[in-house]
Amino acid sequence: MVEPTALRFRHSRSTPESDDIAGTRRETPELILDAAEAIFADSGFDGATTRAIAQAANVNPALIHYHFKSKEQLFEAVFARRSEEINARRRALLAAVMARGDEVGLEEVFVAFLRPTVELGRARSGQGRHYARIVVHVASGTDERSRRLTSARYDAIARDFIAAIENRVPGLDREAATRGYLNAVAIGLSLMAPTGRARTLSQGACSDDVDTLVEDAAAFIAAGIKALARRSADKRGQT
Amino acid sequence: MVEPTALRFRHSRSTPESDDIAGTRRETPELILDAAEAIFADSGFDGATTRAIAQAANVNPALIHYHFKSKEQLFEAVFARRSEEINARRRALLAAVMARGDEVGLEEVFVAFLRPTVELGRARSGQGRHYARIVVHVASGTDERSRRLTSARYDAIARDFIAAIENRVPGLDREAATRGYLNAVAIGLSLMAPTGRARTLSQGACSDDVDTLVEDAAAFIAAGIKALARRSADKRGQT
DNA sequence: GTCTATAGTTCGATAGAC
DNA sequence: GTCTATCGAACTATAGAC
Repeated sequence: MVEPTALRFRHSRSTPESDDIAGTRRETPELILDAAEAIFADSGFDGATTRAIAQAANVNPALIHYHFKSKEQLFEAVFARRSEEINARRRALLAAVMARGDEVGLEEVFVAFLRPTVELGRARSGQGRHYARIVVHVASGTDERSRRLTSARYDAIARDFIAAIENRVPGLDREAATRGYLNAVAIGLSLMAPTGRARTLSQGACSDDVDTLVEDAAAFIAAGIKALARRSADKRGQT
Repeated sequence: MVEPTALRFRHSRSTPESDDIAGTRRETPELILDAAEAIFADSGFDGATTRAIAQAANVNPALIHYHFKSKEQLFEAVFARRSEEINARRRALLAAVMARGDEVGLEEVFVAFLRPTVELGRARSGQGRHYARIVVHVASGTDERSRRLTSARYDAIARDFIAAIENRVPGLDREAATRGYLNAVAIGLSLMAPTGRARTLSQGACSDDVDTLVEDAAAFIAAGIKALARRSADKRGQT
């Protein structure tokens, strides 16, 4: 028993326009994307429901299917929107680093790689913060959807960064560069999602400052890759 | 429309005993745990259904609730069984490394940490291989269940390894040791789940050999931690 | 574009016979 | 300990009025 002719949704006449931001009413697809991003982040694809998303967006449940056809395609739209944003920032930062030539080291390459994601994931507020938990899920998943989305959105940027690594460490073989890159991805992902583990294990000794996180991680990864370079050089020397 | 009095389950008279292994009939709870491990790995907690698990176990659906009370408690049992096995192996390997005193380096600590999980995740066959994908999910999740299970099963071993790291790198501060450990976890997780990404990005140049994976990763991590040690020493020197 | 109403499944869980 | 039968609740998706 629902109260008759209840006007619960945003375009109903005379409802308070809580979706206005600075006088700009946002469009329904965008409202749905934002709500979906938060709900998918909290619950995962299977745990999330289109009903919960519609409720969070303050939108009629049927509009999700009108605008996005299916839950599956909604998820893909959520994933695509933010990953393109991140990779655009990464590309710009990487280009700036590479333009400066040999004066900057390998560390700076990983700062360019990590900063956009860590900033997004560690933001105090804002929509992007939710995406961090989604990408952690997708990037480490082995199901068909995860593999497809990861490949579609991150293969190109991966090749760019692997090339940059090889450029900064002359003679590095393809295997070491790839492994180094994948280790950077793994560390980056672990910094994005606030599992609270650093705080628990260090009893509060771990910094949450984005600059410190990024620079320490970049130094860690750069040193690791140089160790891989030495190992494969040694291996070649033995034969 | 089900065929009348179909004898579809394992304890029905005169069914072929395909669950016998070397003449030992395995118990129902164990059959359920094994099936659940595979299904949860493929589909995640929310994507898995108790019906699918029962079918894979060749067991009546009601028995899941009889033996494990709920889907939730079944998942926890699956997680606990294998994590205890892994951590027992890690503890034994770590003790052997530490007993050898200063003659072995930091790398060996991470070989002890990584080998049990990478071997499990990369096994050609066997049950354990499924657990790898489950732990990747749980360790990177931010939901209440993931945090609780990770803390319950991995806090103790984490403290042991952080202590070992501090033992091998004199003067290393707590923050660097914790970050180094968490980076080792991140890299270890990325090696456990076969996302196929190394093969894709390196066009087949990446080895799948467990020894190579473990030793390269251990060298990478050890070098990264030494870089963190230098950084915090520099920072202290500045003040 | 938005909404109501609902079809058509599928889910976790349990009662009660054996 | 095993099985049948089923409950009640939730789900995605759509048809059709406005």
